[in-house]
Amino acid sequence: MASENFIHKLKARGLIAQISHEEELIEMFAQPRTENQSYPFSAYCGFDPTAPSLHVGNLAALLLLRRAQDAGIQPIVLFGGATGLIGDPTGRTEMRPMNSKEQINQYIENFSRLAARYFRFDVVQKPLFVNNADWIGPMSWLDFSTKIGVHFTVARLLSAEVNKTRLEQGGLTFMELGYQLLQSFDFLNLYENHKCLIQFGGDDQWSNLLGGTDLIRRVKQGKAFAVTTPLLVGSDGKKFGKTAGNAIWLDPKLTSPYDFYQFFRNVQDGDLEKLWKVFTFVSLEEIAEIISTKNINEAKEMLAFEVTKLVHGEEAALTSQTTSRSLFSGIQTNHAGAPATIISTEQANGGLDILELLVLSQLCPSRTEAKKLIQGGGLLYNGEKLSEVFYKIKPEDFMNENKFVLLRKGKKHFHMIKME
RNA sequence: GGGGAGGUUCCAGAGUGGCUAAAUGGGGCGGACUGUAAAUCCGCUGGCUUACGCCUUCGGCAGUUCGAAUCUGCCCCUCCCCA
Repeated sequence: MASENFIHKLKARGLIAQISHEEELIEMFAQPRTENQSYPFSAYCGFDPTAPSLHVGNLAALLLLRRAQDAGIQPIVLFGGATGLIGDPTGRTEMRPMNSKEQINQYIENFSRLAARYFRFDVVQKPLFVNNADWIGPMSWLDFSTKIGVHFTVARLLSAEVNKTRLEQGGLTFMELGYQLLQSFDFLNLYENHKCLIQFGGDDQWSNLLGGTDLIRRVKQGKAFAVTTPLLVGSDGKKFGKTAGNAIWLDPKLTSPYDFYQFFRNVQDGDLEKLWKVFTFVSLEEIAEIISTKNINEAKEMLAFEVTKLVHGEEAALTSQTTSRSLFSGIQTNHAGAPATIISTEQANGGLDILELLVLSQLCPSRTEAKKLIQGGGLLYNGEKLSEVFYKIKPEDFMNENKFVLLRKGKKHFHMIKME
């Protein structure tokens, strides 16, 4: 049945941008599986440890690997211990700052911890976590040049989309130009050692993926496929997954479950259906049902709950949802998941000034900005607009039933101040 | 290695001795309108200072000058042309 084909399913869900050798790939999925429902090959996606945590963009890729696992393919999560050192030049106007190896290994440790929850370990096609430093590291320059380098022409590398920006903006280094070779080598290596035939990646990675696909087909006369997913951009064309310049991280220490929930709660109308398809495992029929029958805000709330549950667990999702409803309704007082700052009793009694408090709570980066916020009428203090720039907090402010002061910056940023 | 053009605030990009914390646009933040959406309109957008004002910033360092992002020297980096 055509609709049962994994590739057709992905396409129907809007998860595919480009596929190399499409018919051949579809044909491969049409082959009968083994009795334990797995296919005799694996698929991988790489993640470069250039930040302390994985982010929502990576989540889409991880979920795609999980979809592959559910379809009977062993998923391989590759961490770029070597490539992360170099930095992918794709879309970059400047070279990435280079991190130390120690730093990168620490990132990888965190990445593995974060990524593990998205896979099943009780099936034959268990996920595999690998680090490309393991095979790139020991390779000599001479070996690399003669085995991999010979298969790439400079003209092609230069014309590749991934190098365009850096080439035009200037300063593209030899190191960065070689990135694609390393990524191709990764694919070849996984092909040889783990029967990996498919590489997933974002659509901006297309030429990097093709590099590996071509390499395998050329030196091994083997089958290899590149599959890219549409880039996640908001319907306003802005990069998805950034709020105020900060990425939405999967690590709860960097982005709290509440903030994570809020991110999905606040998506634009036009993105809603797409996000349901990309970030949940809910069936297309159910999604269609939700979109057509639910109020749009209800559908957003459900999406936020669903994704938060996937990433942080049901309990955190529930807390986030309750907190969100409570804060925005203004009538309930169940704010458990809201960000909070604890101040000492002396500070509370000693008339700590509001500017200091805004900085302490990290609602404002400086006293000057805090002042501007108040002057602009953007601060609510316990629900009341505060216009007194030099207001000093009073112990009575904490004397309500909840024993905390609720700060609200603008429309959406809440923060609790508690006394120790 | 030689010649030419450049490096400005989060980004792009003006400024070319005092009127410059530095035009304009983007982004961000706040306000109005709304649905915790989008679009639109308005305000703000280095820091400290309850004011006067002070401090830090225009690749780096050292100078010239009452005064420099603006002039000079050296250094670092990038782009283009030649080798």
